[in-house]
Formats: sequence, structure tokens, C-alpha cells
Amino acid sequence: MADNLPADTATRILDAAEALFAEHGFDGASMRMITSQAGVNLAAVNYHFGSKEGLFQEVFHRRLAELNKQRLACLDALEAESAGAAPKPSRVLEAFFGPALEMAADTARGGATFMRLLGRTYTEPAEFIRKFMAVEYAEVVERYTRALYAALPDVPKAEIVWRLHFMMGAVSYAFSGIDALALVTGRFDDDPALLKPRLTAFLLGGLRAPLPDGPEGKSGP
Amino acid sequence: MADNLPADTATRILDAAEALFAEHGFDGASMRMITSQAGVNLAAVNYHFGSKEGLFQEVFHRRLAELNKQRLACLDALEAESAGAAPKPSRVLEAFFGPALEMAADTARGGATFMRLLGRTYTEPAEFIRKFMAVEYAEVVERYTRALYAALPDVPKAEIVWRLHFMMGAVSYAFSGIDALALVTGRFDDDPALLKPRLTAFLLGGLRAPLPDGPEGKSGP
DNA sequence: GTCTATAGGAGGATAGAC
DNA sequence: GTCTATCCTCCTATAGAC
Repeated sequence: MADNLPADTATRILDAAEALFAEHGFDGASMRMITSQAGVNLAAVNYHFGSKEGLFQEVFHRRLAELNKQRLACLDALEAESAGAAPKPSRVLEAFFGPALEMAADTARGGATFMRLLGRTYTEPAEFIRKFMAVEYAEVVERYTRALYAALPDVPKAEIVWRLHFMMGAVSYAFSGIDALALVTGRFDDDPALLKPRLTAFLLGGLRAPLPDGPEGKSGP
Repeated sequence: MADNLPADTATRILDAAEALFAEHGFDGASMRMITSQAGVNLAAVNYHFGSKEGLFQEVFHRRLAELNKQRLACLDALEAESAGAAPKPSRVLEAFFGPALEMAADTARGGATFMRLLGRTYTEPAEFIRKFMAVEYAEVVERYTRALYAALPDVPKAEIVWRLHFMMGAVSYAFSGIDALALVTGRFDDDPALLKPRLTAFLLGGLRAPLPDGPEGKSGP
């Protein structure tokens, strides 16, 4: 994105699209905005990606393939290191969110922009988006849920799935960076280096929280 | 929304808009969709709300005014009950998220739809949206951050603000209900009555988590 | 392969009849 | 107050020149 080498047409489009989708959303960013920011012709999007949806999907695939490959590698390393024993929950979380946090801190090569886009897209449930996200994430989610089941044998599986859900929400929101709160509380310090330990501490606290009672104390005897 | 009494034009528009904005977003839901679903004429939106943005804003104001009034009342009651002492963090969280969770469980009168819209809108940072959200939330955020500072005297204020940020993310995401995970893990049970205790336990765990070290152990001597 | 030009439709908004 | 008819802008996609 911030490379000063001249990139090829397809890459220039992907970079411009990433930034504009992050800022305006899928509908809000028009192909005219994208192609003019990329310095290419309007028709180039259809030529290279088939359609606007195809472009959107490729923006995600480019980054997510890399991100999820790293996540799987981290988990492989962790499981090899533990040699059969269940790894600690904190290590599993770190393996999962670490690569994402690194990407979010990489402002130079557009990683930060992409993570904002990703956070925002989790709540944009257009049909075609859900479809390819499911495919893109399938293996990672499957492996990590199993790892968490093993790491937290005392927490019911349904509870773990929910908590993974909550964690992804907290992380998405932190990435999407709208700072709805900041508008009111005043801009608080947001050194990206501090985000990682803060977020990790919070997530781990939530993940290992004492189990809730049933609704209004309806839990078993 | 599900009332079978004939509502007036403005209300019919608001109800239809709420549902369609929740499903398709601000740009994705057109005025033609909204007015045809409401069974009113296209021109009625401009007559009653001035513009599409005016309509969007009013959709939020209608619900948020009520929601935030309840939140302030809950905090008032809590502080009166504690008579000068700092209330427990769990009680403060309950006062803040309780009314929202109740609204999210109210499928009959459209509260659930609205909370999905709200969750989604937190990550749609269009300029005019941020503007009126800041106004709508100003008093609530101000009062609750102060309450949390008092409830958690050992946690640095900056950390509390961050954690409030993370919590709102987890909650938004839970409400927006896309279930990116559910696509992969299989539809897990989502009895709305179970959401509240689960979410509360998670949030409280995160809020009270042990403080993080600095980045990579850079904390003080 | 990349561009120009344009098709063909949908968008929000408004003027004026009723 | 509500509806009809219409304006003008903007969209995505494509056909065909270079």
C-alpha cells in the first residue's frame, strides 16, 4: 500500500479497495472511487476480478490466507512443544490473536487498514460475505475450538464457544477502531504496543471467568 | 413492529426502516425498500424526516432515549442504595448492560431488531452517525465511567476505559448476531435467557482481570 | 491487456396536484 | 398530509476501439 515501487494494476486496485471498503463499507465505496484512487480505468475491476463482489472477496482472501496460515503454524508449534499435554489457555489465545494483532500493528504495509475492514465486516452480514468467510475460516476455527476444549476441560463446550464468540467481538471492535467511546471520554492514549497486553489480559479474564449461574439462579441443585 | 393496531405513517416508516437498516445497513437499505415495506409512499420519508439521514437518526433516537434513560435510572438507584460507598463492579455492569439485554430479548416489540442494528452501527463510522451517537451517549458514558473508576480503585483509569471499550465490542457483536462462528461450529444453542448470565460472567471476568505487564515485560522495575 | 464510451437501471430528492 | 410524476445523479457492467 505504502510501497513506492509501481505495483501492477490488480495490486493497485486491491490496495485502494482495501482502504476504501474499510472507510465506507461495501456499498459506500463505489467502483469509481476505487479505480480513480488506484489510478486505473473503471473497467479494470471487472476485467481483473469479474465484479465488485469478486474484488471484495479477493481483498479478504489476500490477507486472510496469510493470517490463517500463521495461526495454524502457531498452533502446530504450540502443540508440538506441549507434546501431548494440553497447552495453557493463555498460549492458545496468544497463538490465535497474536498474528492478528501483529497485522493490526503493521501500518506500513496496510495490515492495520485491513484489520479495520475485517472488524467492520464481521457485522455486515451480506449473504455472499458470510459464505466466503465461512470457507476462509473453517480450518482455523475447527482446530482452535478443539484446542480450547482441551485447554479448559472444566468449562462446558457450549460455554467455550460462546466465549470465543465474545472474544472475537471484543477484538473486532478494538480493530474497527471507531472509538465510539473516545468521542465522549476524550481521546485516550492508544499506543498500539499497549493494545496487545491490554487486550490479552481482558480476553483471558473473560475466558477463564467463573461459570455463570443459570438465568436468575435456575442452575441445577 | 409486530403490533396489529394500525400505526401512523411516521411510526410505520420507523419500524420498517429499523428492520431494513439492521439487515442491509444504511447504504444497502433504499428508501424504496423502506417505504414499500411500510406501505407508504416514497415521498413520505422526506416529508416526515427531511432526508434518509434524518430517518436513520430518528430510528436511533426513538430507542436510545428510552434505553439510556433506563440506564441512568438504574445507576441512580444503585448509588442511592450504596449510600456513598462505591457499588460493586458487577452491579455497575448489570445496571449498564441489563437494560440493553432486556431490549435485545424483546422480540415482540422490535427491541431485538434494534439491538442488532445498534451492534452493527458501532462499526459503521459514517461521519453523521458518529456525531449523533456521541450526543445520545454523552451523559450515560460520563456517569458510568465515573462509577467504574470508583468501583475499581486499584485499576488505572486508562485501563478501565479500554476495558469498557472491549466490553462494548463483545456486547455489540453478541447483539449483531451474525454468528460468524456459528457457520463453522454448527448452530450452537442460543436461548436468549442464557445469553445474559453468560455475557455477564464473561464481561466481569474481563473487567476484573489481573493487570497486564507492559508490552513484552517492559513494565516498571 | 487496457482504454473509451455507453448502456441500463436504481438511487435520493422535489414540485405540484389532490 | 399524502400521492404521482419526474429530475438528475450515480451506480455496475459491458461492448468494442486501440
